[in-house]
Amino acid sequence: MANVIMHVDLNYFFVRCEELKNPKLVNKPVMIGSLGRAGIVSTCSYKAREYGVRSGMPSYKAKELCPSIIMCPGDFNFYSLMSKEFFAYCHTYTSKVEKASIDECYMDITNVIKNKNPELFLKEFQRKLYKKTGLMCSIGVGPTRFLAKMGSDLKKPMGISIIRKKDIKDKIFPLPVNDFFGIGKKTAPKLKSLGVHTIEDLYNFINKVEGQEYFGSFYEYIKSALEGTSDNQIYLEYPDPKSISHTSTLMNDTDDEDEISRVLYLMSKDVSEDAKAERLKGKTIQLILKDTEFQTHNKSHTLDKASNDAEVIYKVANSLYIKNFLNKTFRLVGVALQNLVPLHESNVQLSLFEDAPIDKVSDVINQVNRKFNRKVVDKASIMLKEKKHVNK
DNA sequence: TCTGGGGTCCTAGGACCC
DNA sequence: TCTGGGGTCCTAGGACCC
Repeated sequence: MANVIMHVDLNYFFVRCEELKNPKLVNKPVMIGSLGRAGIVSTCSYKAREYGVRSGMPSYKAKELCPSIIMCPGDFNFYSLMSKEFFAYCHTYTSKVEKASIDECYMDITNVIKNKNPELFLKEFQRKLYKKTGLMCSIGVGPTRFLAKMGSDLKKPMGISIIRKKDIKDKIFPLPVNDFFGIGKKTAPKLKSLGVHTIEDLYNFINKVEGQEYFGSFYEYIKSALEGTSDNQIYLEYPDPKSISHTSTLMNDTDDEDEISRVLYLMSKDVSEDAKAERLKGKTIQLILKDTEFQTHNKSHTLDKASNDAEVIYKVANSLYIKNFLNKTFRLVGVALQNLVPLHESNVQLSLFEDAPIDKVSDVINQVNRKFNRKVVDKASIMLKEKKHVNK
């Protein structure tokens, strides 16, 4: 028997959490996001959507469209708690639950749904979730992950869509091509200029040589997705991260070397802390910059051996900056650690190469920083800057 | 309209080794 | 001295998703 995959998507999750904290917000235009220079709408309520507010939109634009909109800065500790309740609830049905993000998951309900009326079961799933947690969700069910995911997007809020193989033509083919998971705002216009407007057009396109050449390795995925034969597995193991990064949009665009170096130091510290918390080290350090035209520029350097030390990360990132981008103006700077290896693997190397002292020094700095928070980091970066000037 | 911050995956060229 | 082909790693950039 074919697998039955279910995709559960929590409706306007962050705002719903705010409503649960403060019921007065229900039915009001509410958004999560800040009003800073680079503030954007993270999520918004359905009332706000009536005014044209959308996620990803600059906050000031949301304010223009809906002057009475209520802005919440975001309470991620609370969201994370609610998310845990959601996943705990899903686990009362089956252990085959795959967390896809903070507010969505895939479940294999093949055995759960046996001998049951699917519609009634799914309604019950929604009703009980609402009763227990106050959260609302849309559900998609199908023989593959793709069809389940497409289904949960069809009706919101509290939608239920079952998409069997035979429903693909009726329910998926009429959708605009940009609704296909993996085709975004760059590819969609290109496809439209080739006469590909709907998912049906997409399917016809990839069945021509021209379409296969256009998509390269993505072709196989599109074909299997639209024929209902793509991936139908649930992945229980949470994969190790492939990279750890922190970026920050500056208060103002700047070409000031000291300012950029200072932020690079802070970002390096954040990356280092995250890597240590995950017990990972990385071999490749990447400098991330975004210029005033919104072009991103990356430079990376691979070390002989992995590190998660803030000073090492900072020194590499900063020297990449000095070497390549001095006197250029940027709006965002950041650092990423890539090529990650577990700590225990890099420990083997450590005994071979013996650079323990630098790790010990940074551990001490870390402990101090954890106690005294960011102010100390700022102090450390100032000290570092002074040292740099002396060295010049 | 004018665009955050965290990620993943893919491509493609060049270096280097065998 | 000029030369193949395969494999792997490094690097830069782009597209996409939540």
